[in-house]
Amino acid sequence: MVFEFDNNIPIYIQLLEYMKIYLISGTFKCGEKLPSVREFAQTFKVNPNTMQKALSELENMNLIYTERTNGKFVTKDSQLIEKLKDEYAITLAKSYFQGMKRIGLGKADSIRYLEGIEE
Amino acid sequence: MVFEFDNNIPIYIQLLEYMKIYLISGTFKCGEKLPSVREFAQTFKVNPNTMQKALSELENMNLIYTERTNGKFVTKDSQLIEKLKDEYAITLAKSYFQGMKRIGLGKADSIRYLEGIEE
DNA sequence: ATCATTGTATTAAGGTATCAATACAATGAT
DNA sequence: ATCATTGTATTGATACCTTAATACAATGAT
Repeated sequence: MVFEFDNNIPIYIQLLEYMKIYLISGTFKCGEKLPSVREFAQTFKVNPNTMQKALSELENMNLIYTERTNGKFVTKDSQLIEKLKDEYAITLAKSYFQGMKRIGLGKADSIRYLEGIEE
Repeated sequence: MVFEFDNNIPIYIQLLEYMKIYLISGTFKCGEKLPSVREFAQTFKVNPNTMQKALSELENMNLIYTERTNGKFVTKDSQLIEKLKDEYAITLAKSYFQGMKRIGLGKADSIRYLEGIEE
């Protein structure tokens, strides 16, 4: 698997996004042990410090927690994950509407426009 | 008018986006003279150098052109602007689909989801 | 001729992101 | 006891973004 990063956005922010999607999509499930910081860093081909920064942010949001010397785990709070998923979808939808509005398209037009776009 | 910038993305990139939308929405029309670099900088409350950087990028894309000592102007090529608008909308749509796909939603579901979201 | 305005260039400073290279503490396995 | 693995912290180097403060050249208006 090859991960691509946008040079205009800090890598740790983009790692955070990748991790959120892992949690939302259930790649790592509630309570499950995560790969180590070093392992993640290898997977994403980034420096361990950068990976750690992303994981720290994730922990600040209570989405994961740490057992020192043992590893990091996904939160056991499934509602938190569910909430994350909802927010993610809503943010996507709103930013789509907002973007289209900027060029003069309202909700109905914006939805209709999607029909003609391949997924 | 207050402009907001996301600290995680270079300001000149965000200025570029604002400018593109101005061109797409017709705030500044084909061939029209633009405000000066310094004036734009004041409007956006950024340093003239940063503003200039954004405008240079815009010029690299042939969306604007410069008459030295006179000012900068929107390209007279209306097809370029039209193309910009198309690309902008397509990018928005695709990134919406892509985002939803990441959490397991296909095209039909993604479109249906939008119905319940306020614009 | 003089002046304001235009785009453009330069230098210095500060902040942040990133990576590299280490180091340390705590735990479990051997 | 020893070792590997875990998270965590530190230091240094490099690069980029941003701002500030100037400066210069060319044009049009006065």
